[in-house]
Amino acid sequence: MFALVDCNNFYASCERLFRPELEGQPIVVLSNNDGCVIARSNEAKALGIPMGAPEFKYRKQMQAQGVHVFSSNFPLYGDLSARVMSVLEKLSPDLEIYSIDEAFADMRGFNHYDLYLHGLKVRRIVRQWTGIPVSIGMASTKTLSKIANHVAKKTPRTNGVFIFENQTQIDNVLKKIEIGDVWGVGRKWSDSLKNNGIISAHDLAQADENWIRRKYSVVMQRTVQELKGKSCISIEDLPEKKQLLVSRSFRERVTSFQHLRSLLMGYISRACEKLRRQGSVAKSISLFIRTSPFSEGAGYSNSMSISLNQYTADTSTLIKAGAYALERIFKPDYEYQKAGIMLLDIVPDHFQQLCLFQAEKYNDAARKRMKLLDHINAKYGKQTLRFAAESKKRWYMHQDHLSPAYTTRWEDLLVVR
DNA sequence: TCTGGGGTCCTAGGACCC
DNA sequence: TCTGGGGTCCTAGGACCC
Repeated sequence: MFALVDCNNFYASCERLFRPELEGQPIVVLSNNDGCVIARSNEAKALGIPMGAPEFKYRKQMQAQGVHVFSSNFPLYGDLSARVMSVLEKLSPDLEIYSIDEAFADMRGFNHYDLYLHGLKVRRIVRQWTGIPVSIGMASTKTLSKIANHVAKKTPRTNGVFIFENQTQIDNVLKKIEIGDVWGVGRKWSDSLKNNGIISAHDLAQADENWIRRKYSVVMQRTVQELKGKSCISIEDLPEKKQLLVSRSFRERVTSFQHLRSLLMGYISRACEKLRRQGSVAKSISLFIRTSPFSEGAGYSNSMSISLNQYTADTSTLIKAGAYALERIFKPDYEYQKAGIMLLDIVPDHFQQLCLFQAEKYNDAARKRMKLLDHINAKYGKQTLRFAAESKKRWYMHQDHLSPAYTTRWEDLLVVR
């Protein structure tokens, strides 16, 4: 038995937690740059604001309807997520944190429990200890537990906990679930499946597995098996990250090479900090730049990867490689809208394969420099010490509706009177 | 004027090997 | 006129997730 615990409208709930007067009010949270809607409270959903809606297209409507708009505040969401997960870890021993607002739990060993009552208890404790409302779905496979969770969210009389008990019940629910709402079926596949007469989750569960495998992939075949109740996807330990991406859309279009370069070098610096914090090293870097896909006329998009001859977490080495790549792919006279860098071929520092002609891991002096750099920036604030190649402001973003970092900055702590 | 950021997995096809 | 069979490794691109 698997349980899926999912926070309800997570980002919106986080914002509401510190603004209790917004209980029952419509709330939306915007993506970086205040670009589009990435989270909505139930009230906002009811007003017909779609997921992914560009902010500028809905500004008037949202103002007229009194929607409370927030810029995304990831330090806040990350911290509250960690609190929720730590409570869940106490309640369910085998937990897989699947995303910022979801976790799967292996419920084997809970056979002598009343699972429904246990679910209610977990829900109550998480709410009481963190203030975040969650829903819980349970079933014999991960894919079905996703669907059970959906039922728990949509059906008030479940009290936020729903468990698939028998096949008749599963069949009845699957018939009502649209194919596109099944975990693992995105828009492309959903369109294609519909053309082949597969409309509901139940249709997919009945489909011929071999045909699915041939026409789509082994991934979709697994989804079919999971819908039938045969578990193919197990609880996983948190795997090491294999790639690390830092990218941003720009607030204003960037045209100059110097400017683009200084921004990208800042991204590299940021990525290297993350890499060192997780105790890893990387051996290749990829860099991309592009114009807006929405603007008319000829656009330009290009990327380049560079392989290093040894693993490293040294910012200056990677900045050099990144700068080289940018010189190759930069074309003048374009208005760049987005750029980013990716570190690839990442392994734990203690696990790296050395080069035949290289006696030791990456340069001792560089290692010490990075340690010092991280130490100073941790103590005196971000970018106290930075590379000359990176811009002082790493990215300039629109964040016109940002809430305080209530739980991660001393200055933003709530004051109780 | 304005449309996010950060990931994973699988497959096809090319380059290469004997 | 006729040109094998069996493999590995890597990369780009496409699908998916939240």
